[in-house]
Amino acid sequence: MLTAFKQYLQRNAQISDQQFDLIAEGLTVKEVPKKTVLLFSGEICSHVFFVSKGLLRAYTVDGTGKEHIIQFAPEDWWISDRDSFYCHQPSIFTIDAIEDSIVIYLDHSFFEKAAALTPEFNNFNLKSLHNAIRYMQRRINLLLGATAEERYLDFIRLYPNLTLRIPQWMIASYLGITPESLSRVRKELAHKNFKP
Amino acid sequence: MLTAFKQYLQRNAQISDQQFDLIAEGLTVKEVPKKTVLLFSGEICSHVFFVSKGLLRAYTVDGTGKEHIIQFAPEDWWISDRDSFYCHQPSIFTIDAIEDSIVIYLDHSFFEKAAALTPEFNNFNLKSLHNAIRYMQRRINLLLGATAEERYLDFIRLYPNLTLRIPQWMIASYLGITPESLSRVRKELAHKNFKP
DNA sequence: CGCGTTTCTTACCATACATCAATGCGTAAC
DNA sequence: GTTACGCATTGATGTATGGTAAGAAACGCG
Repeated sequence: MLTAFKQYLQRNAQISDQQFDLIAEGLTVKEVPKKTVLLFSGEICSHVFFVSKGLLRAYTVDGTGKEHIIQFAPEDWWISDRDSFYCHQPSIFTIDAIEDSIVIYLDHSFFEKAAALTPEFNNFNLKSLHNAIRYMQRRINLLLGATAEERYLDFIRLYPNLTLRIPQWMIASYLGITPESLSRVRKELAHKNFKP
Repeated sequence: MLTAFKQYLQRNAQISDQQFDLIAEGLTVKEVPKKTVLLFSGEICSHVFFVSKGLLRAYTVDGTGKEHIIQFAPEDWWISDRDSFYCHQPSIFTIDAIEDSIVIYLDHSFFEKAAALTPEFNNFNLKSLHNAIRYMQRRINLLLGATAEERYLDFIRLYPNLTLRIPQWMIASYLGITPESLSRVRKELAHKNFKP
């Protein structure tokens, strides 16, 4: 069950087999069927989730009941409410499974242990955070100035393999538009004979 | 010139006087008059800037020539294009001074030295990154769902003391709306006798 | 398979915000 | 002091996207 996670760490954090065995001791791995909620908004988030297989999402619900998808997490991605996890605030996100998934639950003790055992892990962790920031800056930039069509095209470019796995209304929510608008955008693109 | 930075590190990273002296050796501090550009888009960003006094901003320019402000950085804030700094990509941001400012230029060697000399600095650095992420998630969430008025109110709540220092058209750019729209939003709020 | 539920599409109209243009105001330059 | 420029405001008009409602298609489940 842990092999995907092991390979991921070896590829990205230069962690040896022995190091991994030390770090991985006591980890929780769960099979989560589609629609399972891993974190309810309002809870304190006590885990960072690593997606070994499947697809998760994090979203907020605004005052009018509308969902806004903050992040998708397919295989080899992390997902969490870092605000809640690190600052022990009640979470504003809900995290659930879009597909049947296999998820590794990482708690604070894991990160402490990993940091203490291997300095490589620290560097890797820093790099991950920088990546998260890069990725969010790109998204903010798009939300500030790009049209619905531009945002959709950027999404396809960035996540070509997710486009088919995620229902359209979720993509619309991620882009900050309504499902109807996305449908119209797609029609327009088809009309200009755009090849996905 | 470095006292603001020193106090900041002592407050936030539990760094002692001696540790600071070690870390701070060789740092560059510059006075940057209003409108000075610290980083041109297209350049590789080789510094993280710490604002000791004054006010900086980072912005992108889109295809139609419009500016989109990504971040403001008043006293005691960091600003940089982290993508460019860490991944040695050409920067997509321009960083310039909104007010006459005093800025500390921190390069890679500073971060390496600081991390090696004091483990506290590492933790502090991690915490800073988490803060950046929190703050960006909040912004994404607003951009996804909130109206111009809601975004403006959130801005005022989050940066009460910046509202007066930043020209309105820049606030509009930060919120992702036109200066005209912001003017109308403010008029509306005044009409509902809103107290800023 | 058949039935219900969810998702996608399409049409019509509503609205928030953008765009364009004109005016006024304050500050800096000369 | 006068001129000039940047910034804020306001009004008229345009456009992208939202809201609602309906039907079609796809999916899930007994």
